[in-house]
Amino acid sequence: MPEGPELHLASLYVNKMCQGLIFTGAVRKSEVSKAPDVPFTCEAYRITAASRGKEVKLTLTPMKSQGDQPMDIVFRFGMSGYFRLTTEDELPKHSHLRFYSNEEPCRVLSFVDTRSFGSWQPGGTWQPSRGPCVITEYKSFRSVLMRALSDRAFDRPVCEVLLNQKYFNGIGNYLRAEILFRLNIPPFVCARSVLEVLEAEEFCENKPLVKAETTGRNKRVGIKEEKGDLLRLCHTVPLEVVDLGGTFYDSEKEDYSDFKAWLQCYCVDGMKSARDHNGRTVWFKGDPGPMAPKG
DNA sequence: CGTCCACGTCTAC
DNA sequence: TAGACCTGGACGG
Repeated sequence: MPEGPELHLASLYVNKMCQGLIFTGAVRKSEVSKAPDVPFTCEAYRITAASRGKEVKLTLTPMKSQGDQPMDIVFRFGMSGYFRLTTEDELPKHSHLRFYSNEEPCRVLSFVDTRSFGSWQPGGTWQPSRGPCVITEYKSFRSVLMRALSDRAFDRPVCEVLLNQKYFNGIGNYLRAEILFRLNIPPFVCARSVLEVLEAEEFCENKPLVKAETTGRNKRVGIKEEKGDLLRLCHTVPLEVVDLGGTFYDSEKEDYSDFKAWLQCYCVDGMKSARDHNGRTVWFKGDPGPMAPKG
């Protein structure tokens, strides 16, 4: 379930399902998992979650201070991770890390990961190499990026830079396609050329279009401004997915028709696709742009 | 049966 | 810039 929206929905799911639940005992790992053990045991503790880009942090909080320390665990979801609360006899296949409630019979919060590309770090903090979250830290996402445009990272095609988690924490393969499609930006144009014309500060919501039109010299005029620019869409497009409440990549919802209907470009009939320089399929419409790989 | 493809990182040559 | 890391679904013979 793994782009920013799914990770964010996962944190909402954990907070909703674990509200009022009391967990107990040890955190248990599946036999097959190669990820680290989680050295946490407590008579009674609560679980809360937060997301940042493509990471989720669980916080385990002991209910009485009897020497037990709280613990954070930071998860990345790889291609197939998700959280699920079930009874003990309905544990999902590939449940690799488990937290047990004190109910009788107990319920179990599982980190499920079919392909095992996901990971967790006990006592972990947000990965320092990842930038601010496009969903929950929009302002700092935007300012960090606008101040970094001399970085050689922006010499690359915009479709590839959108997957660089140092600057676009939370954007993944379907989001990059949907975002570029909305603005009609060819995927293989140089990222810097798209970004350097943008404004450092957010303006769309406050400034009326009329003003931009009357001043004439303003390059922020026109239809683009109604929708927002590339950076704003890196925030609003993922938020649309959060509002849908689920995707193919989200275990909670079994009806994906809303998400299917929401996709305008990614895996859509009639759209083009190509391999980027990292071997990932990029979906787009029209001109691929000048930096497209040959062949 | 087989081959290809998938929402993402990682590290090694 | 490859591969490695994994499972499983779709589709072809």
